[in-house]
Amino acid sequence: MANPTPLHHIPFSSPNHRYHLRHLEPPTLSLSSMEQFPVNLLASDEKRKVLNEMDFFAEKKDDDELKIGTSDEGDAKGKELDFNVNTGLHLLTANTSSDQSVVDDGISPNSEDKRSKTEMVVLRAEMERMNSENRCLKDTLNQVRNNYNTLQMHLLTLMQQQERDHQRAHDDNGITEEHGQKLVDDNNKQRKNDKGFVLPRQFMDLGLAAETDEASLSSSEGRSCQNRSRSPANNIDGMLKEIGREEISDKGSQGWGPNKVPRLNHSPKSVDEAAEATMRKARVSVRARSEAPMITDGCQWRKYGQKMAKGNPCPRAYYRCTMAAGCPVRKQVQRCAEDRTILITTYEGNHNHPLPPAAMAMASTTSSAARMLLSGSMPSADGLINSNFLARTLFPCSSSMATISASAPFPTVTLDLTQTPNLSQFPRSQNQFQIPFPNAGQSFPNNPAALLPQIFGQALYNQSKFSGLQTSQDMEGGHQATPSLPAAMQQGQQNQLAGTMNALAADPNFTAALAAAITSLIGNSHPNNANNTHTNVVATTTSNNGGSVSTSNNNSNGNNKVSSSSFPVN
DNA sequence: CGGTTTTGACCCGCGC
DNA sequence: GCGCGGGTCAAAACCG
Repeated sequence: MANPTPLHHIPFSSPNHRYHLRHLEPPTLSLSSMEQFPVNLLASDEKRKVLNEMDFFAEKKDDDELKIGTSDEGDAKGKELDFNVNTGLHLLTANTSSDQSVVDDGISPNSEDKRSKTEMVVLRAEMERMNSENRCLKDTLNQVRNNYNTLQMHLLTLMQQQERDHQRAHDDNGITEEHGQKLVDDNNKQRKNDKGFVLPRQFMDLGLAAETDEASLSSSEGRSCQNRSRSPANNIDGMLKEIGREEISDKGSQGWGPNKVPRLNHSPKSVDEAAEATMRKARVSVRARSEAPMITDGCQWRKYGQKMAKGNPCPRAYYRCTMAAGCPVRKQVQRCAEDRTILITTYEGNHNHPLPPAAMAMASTTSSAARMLLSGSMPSADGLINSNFLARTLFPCSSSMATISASAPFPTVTLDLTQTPNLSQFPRSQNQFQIPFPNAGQSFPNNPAALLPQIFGQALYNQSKFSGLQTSQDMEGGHQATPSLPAAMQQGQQNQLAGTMNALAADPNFTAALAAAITSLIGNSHPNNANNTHTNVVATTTSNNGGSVSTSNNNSNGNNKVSSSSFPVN
């Protein structure tokens, strides 16, 4: 006998059946989808009628079924059926309430009531359909995510293998092998590894997954800013646990270990390492005007100390990145003594973990800035040019000033974003690429500082235009302690940008030569940058000593816990 | 109860 | 060697 359920296909495949289906739908409800729609709007008489009609259409159903679902497998078919059932309800319910003919004009005294009921049912059906679609999308997303994770793990494994070989070449011990195991083995994560060599890991992409989670979470919670930054953090943390946090911890301790002595246990290597060590000392300081005690940079921070600094009545707070165990990134937050509305945030170190999209911009920017700074620290005219280049390229859309301080114990780049006439302009620009930065606008609509991440992101994006030079190396060493950048788009571009920046940084002369061209290109070549051409960024080089690049975003959140990397100030 | 903040103590580098 | 200042540690307090 024909199964009534398949009938629901009809409405979709053949508009002509619609009329009839309306009558048929009710039966469907009572017979096959009552579970989903406990509400039974039909009277017994109506049901009977419907049933009859249903039988009548059952034949058609069969026909349609043949057309549509004959080839379907059992399971697949079942799903489709369910789906259709819901939809069918939608169509049928239109007239369900009335056992009248479809032609019912609604003139009857009860028409209003019926209509409302009908609408309600329709809405429910629609909702159900949406849910169904949502489930499908979720499944797809999960699948994609799993695939991604699998690939990620595979990549890591390969990297580990490569590293192992490298280690062997340096007659190192076999600990790395252990790491390799860990990467693949989800269970053993806590094993201690004294000398674990840390491969630079790029989990930037995780941000995507993280973001999706964020989205779902944020929808249920008001404090989207915090949640957004948190959820990704959690994901990242989980990932790190699975992949071997010890490695990261080890690396992190290199720069910020309790002993303050960089532990470069693994083979002395390379210029890269030396550069990284230097990078750790380089700082990027960002001055932003903000009444809020915190700045959202997309990272999670934990305050580990506070001190009164000489010459400033405002205490200096010390924060440590807690998004991953052992993350070496730290930051200092202090209000400007002269103008307490100005928040000075100084970043130091590179993140050794994946960053949420919200934190990408800052991280990438500071990382690049640090590299640029360091590369430009050589005694020559290049220094000045590089500084200019740095400021102009990194923050083309802000009217900030970038300065390199010689007096600072560590080479420090200071980005002055306190003069932010462009901040308001930023979101407005039509041609400008709008980064859907989750934190800023929504959470701090009135706080220009909250837009900093967007600015950085924009700057980064601008940079990516030149990334013909892109190298995969950039984020390699981790993510500079910098706050955030928007979501999806951006991660890949950020990588490119980072690579570009690194490449440029590697060759000051080249940088100098490109500076002018790039500066102009930023605004002109990209449709999104049309408004950036007039950037007011000015860089002044007072010293060539490399420094740390720190960037900060002002958050209005006074809570450090705020995932979104709010920086509690004082 | 676990994570974060507070805060005094401690460590370290530097200049005298 | 001593003092100073910057930076960090870690126990206690706090908080959700």
